[in-house]
Amino acid sequence: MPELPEVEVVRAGLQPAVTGAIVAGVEIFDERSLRRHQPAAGSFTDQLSGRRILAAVRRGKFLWLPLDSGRAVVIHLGMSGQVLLRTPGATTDHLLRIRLSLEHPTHGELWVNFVDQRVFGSMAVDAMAPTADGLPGGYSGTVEEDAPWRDHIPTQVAHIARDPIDPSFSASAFFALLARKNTGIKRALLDQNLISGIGNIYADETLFAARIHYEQPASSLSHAQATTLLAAVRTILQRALAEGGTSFDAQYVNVNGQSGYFARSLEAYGRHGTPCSRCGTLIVRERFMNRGSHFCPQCQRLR
DNA sequence: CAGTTAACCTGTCAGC
DNA sequence: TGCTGACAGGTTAACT
Repeated sequence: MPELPEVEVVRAGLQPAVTGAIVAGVEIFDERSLRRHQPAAGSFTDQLSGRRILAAVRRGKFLWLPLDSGRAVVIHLGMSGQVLLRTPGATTDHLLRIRLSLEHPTHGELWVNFVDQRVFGSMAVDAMAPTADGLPGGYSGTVEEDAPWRDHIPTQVAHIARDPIDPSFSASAFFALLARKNTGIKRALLDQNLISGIGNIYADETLFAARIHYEQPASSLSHAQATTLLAAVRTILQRALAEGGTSFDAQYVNVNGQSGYFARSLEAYGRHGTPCSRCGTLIVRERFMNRGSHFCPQCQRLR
């Protein structure tokens, strides 16, 4: 489940189940899902076995579980990853790549199944480093202030920008980056080094809301346009999160395998050939960055 | 250097 | 009923 709202749905579902639990077992069914694990400090299984999970944290589309070893399990869902909580003994999920068996002091035994059709996602145990700004590494719900992992971030996530619903996100810094980007605004929105958490669906939705053409040069946006766009990003991500994320099929589900409801609220993504809700002009789909870009040719003019 | 493209993968669905 | 090609919500290495 790829974009910020879908990943946050997973994080929120994981947090109460895994916080305080001990990793009692690790089963690897497909080594490719460990592509991002650097074995120099030890194998994935060795780094994880017997460790206690302290929290569930997210920045953009990256998720991590800090461990009592000072390291963290980093999870990225890629295009098709799922994290499913199962009762031990449950029937094997199709396309299961990795399974963690947890022992929780009060909830008992639990399976955390990492399922991933396309294997673009991954799990890895990674070192933590202090954040560059000394602020919290990501969102972890309501957690004690002095936890040592709080102002740290996994090294493989350090280059990812803060996301727009992070209280520490700097709008002025983001506007300054946009102002010197010589590329289209959609490319900039999808660049996780500028702003994280936005993918193809929410890029199209927010540009539609802000009435900006996807190829409009990022540096050409007025301050007012950039402000409108960021406000749209925040509003739409929050609404999608409140509705449990966007699901077109059983691929994008929460930790219990349930779909979200935001798909019915989409105004542009996947709506090509249907009338724009504002002006009635047919929504167009164009090929862009090897994917689809959906927009209203009347409301979103290139200028 | 910044910007853009290719590669990594499997499953599903439309069209023949 | 196959077969083929298009398509899918992301990231990063390697191009230009």
